[in-house]
Amino acid sequence: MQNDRTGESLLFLTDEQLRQGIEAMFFAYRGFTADPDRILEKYNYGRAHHRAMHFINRVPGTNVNNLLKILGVTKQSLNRVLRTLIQDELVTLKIGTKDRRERHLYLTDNGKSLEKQLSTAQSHRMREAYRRVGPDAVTGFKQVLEAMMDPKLQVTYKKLRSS
Amino acid sequence: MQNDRTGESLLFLTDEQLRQGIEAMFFAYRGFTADPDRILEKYNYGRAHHRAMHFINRVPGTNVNNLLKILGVTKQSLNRVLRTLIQDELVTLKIGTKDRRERHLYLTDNGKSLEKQLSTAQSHRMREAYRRVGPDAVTGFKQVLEAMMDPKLQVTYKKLRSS
DNA sequence: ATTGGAATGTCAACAAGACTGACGTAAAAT
DNA sequence: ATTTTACGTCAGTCTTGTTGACATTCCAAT
Repeated sequence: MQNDRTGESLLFLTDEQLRQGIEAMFFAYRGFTADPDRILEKYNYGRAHHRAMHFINRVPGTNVNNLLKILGVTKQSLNRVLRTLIQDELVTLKIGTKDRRERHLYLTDNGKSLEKQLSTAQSHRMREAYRRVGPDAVTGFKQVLEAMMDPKLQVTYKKLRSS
Repeated sequence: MQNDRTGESLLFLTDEQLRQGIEAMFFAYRGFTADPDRILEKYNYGRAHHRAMHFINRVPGTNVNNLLKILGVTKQSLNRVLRTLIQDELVTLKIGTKDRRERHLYLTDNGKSLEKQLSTAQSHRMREAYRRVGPDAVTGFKQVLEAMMDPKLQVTYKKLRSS
């Protein structure tokens, strides 16, 4: 084996390295969702509710189509979730003034409160992880994740950052 | 705001930083599973089948209990998946010689072939991501993921590394 | 040798959350 | 006036998870 950059690069991209990354993603995602899941269970909600609330909080007044693009599910699937959230008064609809076909979505005070609970729990674990590994590792973490996204989602992700 | 280490540390752990990490995980996981999902669809399998095959390949001869711990599902849920994989001759059982209650699991040649297809597709995306961001970012990526795991899963993850 | 418990399998029932397909309504755009 | 868009909804299906109950096998301890 050569001891130049090519050699290092090949060594760096071994199957073992890749497989470790795959398994790390799998196990970490379990941890990532574990804390919110426990809270959601108490309210008889699921991850789908959490995701919807997260992005309605993130983009207040978003319409349904935009939310569908972010979440990557069908309107029927989202609609089921939204219906319960609206019934339970965690989310409100406002009919668009400019385009009256559009429904703009907002969290109610109750919705904001639950969303805060969920994001606090999820952030807490991430904060601890960040704290343990330091800023440079966090930068790398985000770079790899961003590079793994589908191009369209990468655009969506960046738009959220700058909004 | 103070301009000392405490200040930097606080700035580093802003809600914005944490939320970006959360959203990056969400979007990246979609990319992470997208390619294998497309392949699985052709064979009428799902992610559960992929995960089972991945770890049977990773730990050949594992018994069911061990696999359950790794996957974090109920035996009934795993059993349904294993049954179809065994019927389709992608996985074989061997009854333990030392403890004849235990079923040791192995991929057949067909199983190995499909697993290879799936892991190749999944690795390809990760390889591209790694290549784009470089070795240091990859180190940070794994560090953060490992720090986010539940302690028990972290142990499991490390055991897999050294086996 | 019998008994308790562990490992495994299996049946039934259920729920969340994804999907497709079809249809309806309202409103904007052409 | 017609077409397209945005949204909702009904119906049915699939995967993957859950609980609970029960049977079998078999090791290990009394």
